[in-house]
Amino acid sequence: MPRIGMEPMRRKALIDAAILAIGERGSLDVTMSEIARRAGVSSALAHHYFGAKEDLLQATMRHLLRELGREVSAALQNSATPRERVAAVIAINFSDVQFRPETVAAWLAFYVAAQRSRPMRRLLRVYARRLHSNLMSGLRQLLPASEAVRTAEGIAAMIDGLYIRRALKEGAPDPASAIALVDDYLTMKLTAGGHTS
Amino acid sequence: MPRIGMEPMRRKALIDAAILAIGERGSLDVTMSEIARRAGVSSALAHHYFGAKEDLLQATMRHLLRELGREVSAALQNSATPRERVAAVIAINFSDVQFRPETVAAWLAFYVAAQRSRPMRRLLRVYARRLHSNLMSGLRQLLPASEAVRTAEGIAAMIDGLYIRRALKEGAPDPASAIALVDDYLTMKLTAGGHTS
DNA sequence: TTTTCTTGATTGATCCGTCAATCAAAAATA
DNA sequence: TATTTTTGATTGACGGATCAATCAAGAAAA
Repeated sequence: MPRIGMEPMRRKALIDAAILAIGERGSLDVTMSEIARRAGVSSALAHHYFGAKEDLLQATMRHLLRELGREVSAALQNSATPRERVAAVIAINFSDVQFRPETVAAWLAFYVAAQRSRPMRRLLRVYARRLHSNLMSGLRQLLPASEAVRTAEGIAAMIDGLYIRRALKEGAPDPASAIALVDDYLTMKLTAGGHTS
Repeated sequence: MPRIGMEPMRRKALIDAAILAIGERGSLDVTMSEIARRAGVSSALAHHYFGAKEDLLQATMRHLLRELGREVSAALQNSATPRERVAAVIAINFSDVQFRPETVAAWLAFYVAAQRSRPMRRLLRVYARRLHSNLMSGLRQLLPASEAVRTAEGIAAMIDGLYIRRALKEGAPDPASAIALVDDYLTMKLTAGGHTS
């Protein structure tokens, strides 16, 4: 049957299944069997392709990171002014793909798991650095250096906070109003002109 | 030795031990034995006093909520103006007690676990509602209604986001600069006067 | 003695990771 | 082309470890 390698397909199916399972359960303690079942294969096969469970989870994280990175890159190309670039980076974090409940729940679960897993912590740091530098690339030209850094931190914190609320699905902000909230912060920072005592 | 009932002491010791254990591990999947060991008793005794593990975890959450509530109440009494009240509510979330790494990590873990436990979700909603109404009690008098709500949401999101960053201990903001970041947001909101398009 | 407090031992369930075995396609060989 | 060999894909079953929860019984206090 394997005219071509099954491996890429299986890996993708398993990673997608992992996101789904983690997102639904809202935690990383889904069983390998559950993930494999969703992907339509046996748990043994999941181990065959990924090794330990931790490896599958890390691969899943990397997949999410890549997806996010791609979206950001695409959005940045359509942005001319610095201000547009900052707004684009913000908006991507609430895009249909990124702000899906399963994706958000998976991110939150990864944040928690990162406290015990050095590789996961490393991956999250990559994400944080990338977000920061993406924001700074626009902010640097709009604000004095120290205010730019501060604003990037504020924006990042707000985004993370809105993710938590989304994960809890209670006062769940819809993407549009979430973007508006962060954009509003940005606007104020820019009109204030960076002279906060 | 037990002149008085042991129960209150044991319960408190077990809850404290749970916070410590959860905080260190950064997740709720600490074993009952581990918690009991830290409290200096057997795991059977933990079950004797709390029933199931879930019950101990819920009691631990309620304990954290009560602690936070007490601190907020105390702070609000020393605050005269509406603006001071808002600032006090913000500051409490970054107080020495609340912003301890173990406490922060425990909160984050509870956020994740809440997705599977209805009682925990309920407790978190209590927390969110209380924070919102505490913020609103001051903001209502400083901003038009809709802007007040918006500002409360922004502040809450920022606080949660800063908690995540603290839990990851990476770009870990110290309490002072965390407060400054949120206060800065508040200041801008107030001086902007609530006429954002 | 009766009640409160405490534990060691045990059980039943869950789950990860491994292994031997199967099957079908492809490659090599005759 | 027909036959044999190799290889990738896949699984069921299982060992081993962990853990929540229970229970019966022992110490301590009232």
